[in-house]
Amino acid sequence: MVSMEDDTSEPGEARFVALKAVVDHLVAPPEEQWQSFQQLFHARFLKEGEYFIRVGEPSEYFGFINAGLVRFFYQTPRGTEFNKSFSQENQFMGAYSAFLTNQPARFNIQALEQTHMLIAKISPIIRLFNQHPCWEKLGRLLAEQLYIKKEQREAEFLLDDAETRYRHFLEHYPDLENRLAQYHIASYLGITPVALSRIRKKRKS
Amino acid sequence: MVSMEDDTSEPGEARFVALKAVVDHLVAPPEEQWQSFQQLFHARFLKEGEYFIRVGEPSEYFGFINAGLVRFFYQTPRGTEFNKSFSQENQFMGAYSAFLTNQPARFNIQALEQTHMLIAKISPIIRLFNQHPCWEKLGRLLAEQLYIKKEQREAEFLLDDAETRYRHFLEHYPDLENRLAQYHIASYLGITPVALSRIRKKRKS
DNA sequence: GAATCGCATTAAACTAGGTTAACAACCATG
DNA sequence: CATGGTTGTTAACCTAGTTTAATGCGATTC
Repeated sequence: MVSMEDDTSEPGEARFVALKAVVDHLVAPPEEQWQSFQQLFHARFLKEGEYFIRVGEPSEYFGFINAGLVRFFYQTPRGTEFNKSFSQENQFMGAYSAFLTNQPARFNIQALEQTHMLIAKISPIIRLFNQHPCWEKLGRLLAEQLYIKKEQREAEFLLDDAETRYRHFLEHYPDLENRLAQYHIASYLGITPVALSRIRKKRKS
Repeated sequence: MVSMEDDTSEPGEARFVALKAVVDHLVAPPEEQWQSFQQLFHARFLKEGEYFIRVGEPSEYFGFINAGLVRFFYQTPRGTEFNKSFSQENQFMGAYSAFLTNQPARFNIQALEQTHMLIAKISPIIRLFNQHPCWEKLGRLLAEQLYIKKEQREAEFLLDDAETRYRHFLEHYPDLENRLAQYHIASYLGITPVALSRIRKKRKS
């Protein structure tokens, strides 16, 4: 991963390498377009436990993770938390749907590890969409990816029991198993830590 | 709704009115672009119970519904069905994610009423994306809408019990309550008809 | 090295919803 | 009219997962 000690230095170097690689791979923007895109980003660092966005706040920024791990989670009125997803290195993240619908965020985003990001205001990014079709395409591809992931998850909730969902989680995110506390995994699966513990015990035998 | 008796007449009239209105509202294509878009569509009719796509088939076509109602549903290995969503008049429908991932469809699409549609092959539509940015934008907007809907549904499965999900369904789709059999609603909510019947009884008192 | 904190495990009692089956209401059809 | 097919309701029993609480245990802090 890119080293990120200094969050105030000028753009154009190490911290943009990963972002450029991802964007190039998706839409291959011409150089001058990349420049106007890159200009919109600046570095941001989150300590473990720190929030990127909280329920009820307007969704202004989104980000690209250079290093670290964040979780997205809902809260019930009684305070129970439900993890909705995780984002890690080389992934975009933000309350995109909240921005699109112009509503306050309905979930929190919180760093689970020290997290180094590049962030940008969403509205100037959206303005880029009209400036060159490659950005419109980037928007489309990201929305499609989000949709595919959600559809997958919907299928699992409808078709699979908790044990099967856990097995799929392990297959799909083998690295996350070790980076996440078990109660975070349980919450993602839609069950309690108690139930997950039972499932784990059953699987070992 | 548009009358649709004759499915073989030339394009350019009544049956394209609704589609044009929706597309104009979303992306306002220039006239010659609309022409090349419209050319890709032709009429298709589904009898009640007929399938638009089945699990395992490649996803070649998608459609726009002029009149009628279809359901999307998964099947468990043991044959139980789970409705994933419904589409009705003035909505697009198809196994879009299956097309994007180049995989066979993972769910069925079946008409619940006589359904009049305009359908087009997906691949020439995708080719249009590079021809004019308005189509890229249309793709983005539709993917965004799909995503927002799925995220909503994910939140409900995580946060709400079956009774609350039923209440939201009634608020959100008041018209569908009467057009759908109760076991289809139950299936959409992720519960059995028996459980839905219990909930309805409880609500009446 | 003792005390504390956060997390995983286990057990016991409980509950939402599933499963099965019987029955009633409502059609369509011959 | 009788008959059968389809849908909704109800009841009895079953099960996956919740809730609460106690126990253990490794990591930090004093």
